[in-house]
Parts: sequence; C-alpha cells; structure tokens
Amino acid sequence: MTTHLSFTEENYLKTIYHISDGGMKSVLTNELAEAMNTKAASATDMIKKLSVKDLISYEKYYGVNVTHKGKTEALLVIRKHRLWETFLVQKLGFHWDEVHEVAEQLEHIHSQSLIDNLDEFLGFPKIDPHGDIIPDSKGRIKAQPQIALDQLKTGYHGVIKAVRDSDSNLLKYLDKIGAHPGTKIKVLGKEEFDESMEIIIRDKKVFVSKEVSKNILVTI
Amino acid sequence: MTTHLSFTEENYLKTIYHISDGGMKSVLTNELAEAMNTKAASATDMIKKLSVKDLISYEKYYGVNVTHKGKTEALLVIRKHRLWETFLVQKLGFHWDEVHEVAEQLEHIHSQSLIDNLDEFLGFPKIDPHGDIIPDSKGRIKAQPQIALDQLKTGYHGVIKAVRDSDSNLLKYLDKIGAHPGTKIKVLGKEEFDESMEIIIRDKKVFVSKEVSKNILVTI
DNA sequence: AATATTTTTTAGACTAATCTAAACTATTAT
DNA sequence: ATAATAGTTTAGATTAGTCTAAAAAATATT
Repeated sequence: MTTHLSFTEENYLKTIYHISDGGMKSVLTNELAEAMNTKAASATDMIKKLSVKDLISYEKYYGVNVTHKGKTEALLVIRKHRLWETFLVQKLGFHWDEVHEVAEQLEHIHSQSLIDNLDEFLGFPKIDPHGDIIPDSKGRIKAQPQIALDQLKTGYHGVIKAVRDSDSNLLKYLDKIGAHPGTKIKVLGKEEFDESMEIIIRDKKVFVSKEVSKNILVTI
Repeated sequence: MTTHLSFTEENYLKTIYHISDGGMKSVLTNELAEAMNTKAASATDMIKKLSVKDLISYEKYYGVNVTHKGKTEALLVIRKHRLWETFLVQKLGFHWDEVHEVAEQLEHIHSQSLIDNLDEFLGFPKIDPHGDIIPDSKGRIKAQPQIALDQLKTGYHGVIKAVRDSDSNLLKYLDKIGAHPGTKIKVLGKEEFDESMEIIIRDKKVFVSKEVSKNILVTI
C-alpha cells in the first residue's frame, strides 16, 4: 500500500503539502527550494522524481501540487510527526517549543506497528501540542473551520485552536502572553499603520504584531 | 564532544564493536563485510573513513579494532538502541522478538535531550529486554562475569543474564521453553556427538542445541 | 622454496541528493 | 512589440555509499 519513500522524498512531499495549504494552491519551484533550504535546481530534480511516482502533478514551468496519493502519503508523515510531538511533550517532559527538530527525525522511522502502538499508548490523541489535528491511520484529516487571528474582526471573540509556525521564539513568546490552544481571546482593536492588534487574553490586554496574529489560528 | 557520524558510519562502528567482543579481538575485513551485508571493498572504504576519524585503528591487510574514542561512540549508539528497546517493550507493548529492527532505526536519532529524557522516563533502567546492560550516558559499561551456557559444566546451576542474538526465531523459541533473563537453570548433561545439552528450566527438562546454548549468557 | 589459494585493496563505475553556471521560458515594463 | 527581468530547467560536477573486476599481499600447500 504505502510507497516506500526516502527520507528526502518524504520531506519534500510534506513541504509541498504544507506550503500548498494542503493541496489548495500550487507551489512554485523557487518557493519549494526556499522552504527546503536548497536551490531551485535541486527542487526541479526532486519534482521530477515525485512526479514519476505519481505523488505530485507537475507541468514544466508551472507550479506543482500533491495528487490524491501524494496527499495521503504526506498526511501519514504528518501523522507521525504530530504523534511524536505529543509523545515528547506528554511523556518525556519536553516543552512545546523544543519538539519540532526531534520530531523531524522521528517522523521518518518506518514501522507501522510502532506508530499504531504509540498512538494507543498516547490514548489516540486528536490534536498535538500546538493544537494541530493529527491525521488518522488512513491519512485522513477533518478540516476545522479555523481562521488566522489577524482576520478576526474587532469586538469578536475566538478560541485559539493552533499555532501555524513551529519557531521556538514565537512559541516562547506565546507562552509568555498565555496563548495556548484552548485559550479564549477577544479582539479589542487594530492599528492601521502596522496592522498590530490589541486583544484580551486571560483577562489581560496585550498588543500583538501582525507577525504573531497571522500565526495564531482561531475558531469563532 | 560527540563526533558527528552518519547513519552508516554508526552502523559500521557498532558492528565492529560487537564482533570484536567489545574490543577484545580484531576484526577482519571479510568478517565486517559479512556482518554488514556488504562486500569487502565497501568495508575497506569505510575502514579508511573511520580510521581517519580516529574511531578505529587499522593496519593494511590486518584486522581493525575500535580506539578508545570509537569504543565510547559505539557504546553511546548501543545505549540508545537498548533504551529504545526497553521503551518499545515496557511502554508500547512490543514483544522482545519484535523490537530489534525498529531500534536499529531509532538508535540513529540525534538528540541528547531525547535520550536523557527517555532514560528518565523509563526509570534509568540497567538492562534491556534481552538482559543486556545499558551503557551509561558517558558510554561506560561494567562488564559482568557472564559465560555462554555451552561453557557451563554438567551439574552446575546458573542464572540466565542475557541473550546474545536478537534473531526473532531464537527469541520465540526461548519464550517457548521459558528462558528469559533472570530464569534459573541447571545443566543435567551434554551429548558428545552434537554438543547439545539437557538442562532443567522452570522444573522442566529441556534439550537445547549448541546453536541455542552458545547464545544464552549465564552467571554461576 | 615455489606455487596455489585466500583475503584485502585498488580502480573504475553507479545512484541519490546536492551544487554552480548556463540556457531556456515566461512575465513585466516601456 | 520588444527588451529587460524573473523564474525554471538543463548540463555537468561533487559526495557518500555501494558495486564488480582486477591487482596486490598474505597464507597455505606441496
């Protein structure tokens, strides 16, 4: 069933899935190269490889995107990543800003029973420490109606659902202001000049920059 | 401190450590190639690489062995392997004959805090599911006075301490006869012609072949 | 001691993933 | 519409790890 992919192939595929917003928009060669920290020439080569394996669709000089098969494979890698992150935080006492790098390695371990047993050991969690939904064992995920905080209108309430970026500094900052998945917030107002916004979080007023607000995903 | 080694370098080094009995005897190129499932030419190349890095000592046309530095590095990989095996059995419900392949992958994850936290999570175990001693975080290991069962004289008692091979079929067989680390045994006699031996284990008489008895490590 | 056999090393080639530099295609601006 | 620019692909090299085949060194046999 599951095509055997190399470490590198899995990483490219996962990245295409992510920067295409789960297959919603196509990805340009340069975008992919930048996201992978390689050069465009390398991205072109890998695009050809993944294309031959029917994991992405690709038309020369235009963007690429995941096929149905590629999407499933990508989600299975993401599933592993998120289960490992959950393990690291819940069982090994890691902080949510420390788990990304290690999970990047662990997600490539190939063993069906390992991931099945890990899932069971963790009690079949639905979300990871950053609030992201963990795909099921078939590589399926139910989209949640989330919007980025910067899209939320003044006066509205919301609940933080997830954090888009896994950058350690961002996560440490969110800790400081008390912004975790599950936390309720309210938008008090926005500044025109820098698009920063004032919000209420745990009864405190906080100003957050556009950089921050666009990385916080909320439901209304 | 820790030299950065590739996946393959770590595997070669670990194998050299193992088949040299922890540095006790030197390893021939062909032996190494066979143990690694590669060809002698590949072994020669890797021997040169590890030699330049001062992990093994090597004189052309003679065997190789680990240096002090190489021994420590090998033991740190073995530490990871054994901690992961312990995790898989104790926490994820794996059986002791199912963990080797997965641990072979997990042992190459590079993260000091991961292994430190795992060790703590497991309660700083001293031995793995096969009875092998887990090296400490500095790559040190205390040799235990163990002998292979086939060396134990008729009439003597012993306690199983570890199993040398991680072959799944051997482990399943040992399960069947009740031979686990900690189990007491007594040698009733040996057959000259095939070197099989009769032992008492959990109050039952069992005949074990030379193949089996040389893979069971005991203390008297 | 000379020859045969075994073992090890070298030489040269292959694959996966990467790079730089050059060539090619598409888009934008005038 | 054509030139300039931006983006993509190709061509050719490089590195790590592997291979086969041939050469070299050590060991065994007579």
